[in-house]
Amino acid sequence: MNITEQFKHIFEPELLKEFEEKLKPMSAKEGDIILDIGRSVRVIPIVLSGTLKISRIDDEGRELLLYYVSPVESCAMTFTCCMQQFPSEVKATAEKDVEFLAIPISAMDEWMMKYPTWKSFVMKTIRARFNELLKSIDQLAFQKLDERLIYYLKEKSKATSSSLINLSHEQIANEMASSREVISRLLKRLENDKKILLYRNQIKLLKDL
Amino acid sequence: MNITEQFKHIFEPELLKEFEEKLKPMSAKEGDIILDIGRSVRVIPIVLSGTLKISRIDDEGRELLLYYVSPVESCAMTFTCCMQQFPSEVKATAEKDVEFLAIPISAMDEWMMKYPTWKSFVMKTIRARFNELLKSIDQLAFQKLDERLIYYLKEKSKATSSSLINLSHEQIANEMASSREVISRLLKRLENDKKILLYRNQIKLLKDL
DNA sequence: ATAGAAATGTGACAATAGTCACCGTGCAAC
DNA sequence: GTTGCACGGTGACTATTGTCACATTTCTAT
Repeated sequence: MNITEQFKHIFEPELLKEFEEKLKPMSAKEGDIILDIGRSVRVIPIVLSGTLKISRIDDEGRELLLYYVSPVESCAMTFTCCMQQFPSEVKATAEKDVEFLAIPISAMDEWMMKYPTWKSFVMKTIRARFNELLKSIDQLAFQKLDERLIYYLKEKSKATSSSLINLSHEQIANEMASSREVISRLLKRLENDKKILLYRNQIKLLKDL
Repeated sequence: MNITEQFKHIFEPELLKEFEEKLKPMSAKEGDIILDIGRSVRVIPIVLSGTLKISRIDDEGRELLLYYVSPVESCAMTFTCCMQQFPSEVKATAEKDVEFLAIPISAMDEWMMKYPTWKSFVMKTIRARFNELLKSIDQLAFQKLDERLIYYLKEKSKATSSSLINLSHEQIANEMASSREVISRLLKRLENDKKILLYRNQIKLLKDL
């Protein structure tokens, strides 16, 4: 399949042509770090397949998952960092093996003025990510850990398009900036409430979660 | 003083001219709600004097302060909402009496393609607000309430350019989505530690806060 | 000056979340 | 098989935050 095929209903033909000329397809394996906090942003990724996980790390190394970047999406924060040559404030990891197009800074900037569909894509992406951050803030400020855990499981399920989540309790605790024992207990309670089923390294979400 | 005077080192002359022609100066009194969650965004404000407070409200009415918009700044989230005719996700309140320029949607959109300094301003604003949201997330995810309170006091002090904060404990608790008694106790502890001085409806920040 | 309202102080207790210690289970490599 | 290890379960304890009840202080309006 042509690489730009999946974008043909989003962008105008001339822009697609530029895609062909200027964009480098790249790939990364599950777990690979695409971009780390403090590193300068050299290219902007548009995901073709797989998923990127965007997270925030504090100075003691604790992590908090922010959101996922799915196919045909991009990460808003790289746009703005990139265009002004600022270091990244977030970490991007390949959640599953991922293929993406790398957009050079120069093109990004030029296209904003030239192609309305590109400008619109950028603005749409920025809006979407703002809303994701606001949802994170809502969760942290207003919800207890059990509600946050449910939200986390649902988002993970969406990102992987599966009701099976292949993670240890420890990994979940890390992505939520909590601790393993607490998460284990809350998961147990969800299982007792018939909302999920627990296996080793795997959680099955039931329909009434 | 000419209204566009304070922008003359940021924007090119032709854009300033458009400012004169198309922008309506507006004002609001302390406490006025400029924009509420769910309401559609009709204009984008650029603050001339005073301060806007941007906050998030949950479904039970609890509030969380996100950041302030100071003179010569704007609110990134209105940009993206505005350009796509989406309802606002945040509430904007006049923190102090405020004057601002209202930018119509049409102009906003057109200028992005036409004036590099405007595009740059928009991108800079978006980046700044992303970072503010990330700081909020850091606070909520990684810091205890006492640290958050210190951060809150410092930000408030910056926003008002004063080491005197004229707020009741109750108001602070509200903006932090916490409760009055807890905030009172933590403030008391800060006073004992010689970090602040407490008065009725007023807090004086000391230099070693 | 005094009453009433708003703001603050405080003790006691509950709920939530984090930590420590230790155990058992199941999986994988040999 | 059995050994070793990652994973998960659990009790006991601590820390943090929230809640309730009520006392005290300070300001304001009359």
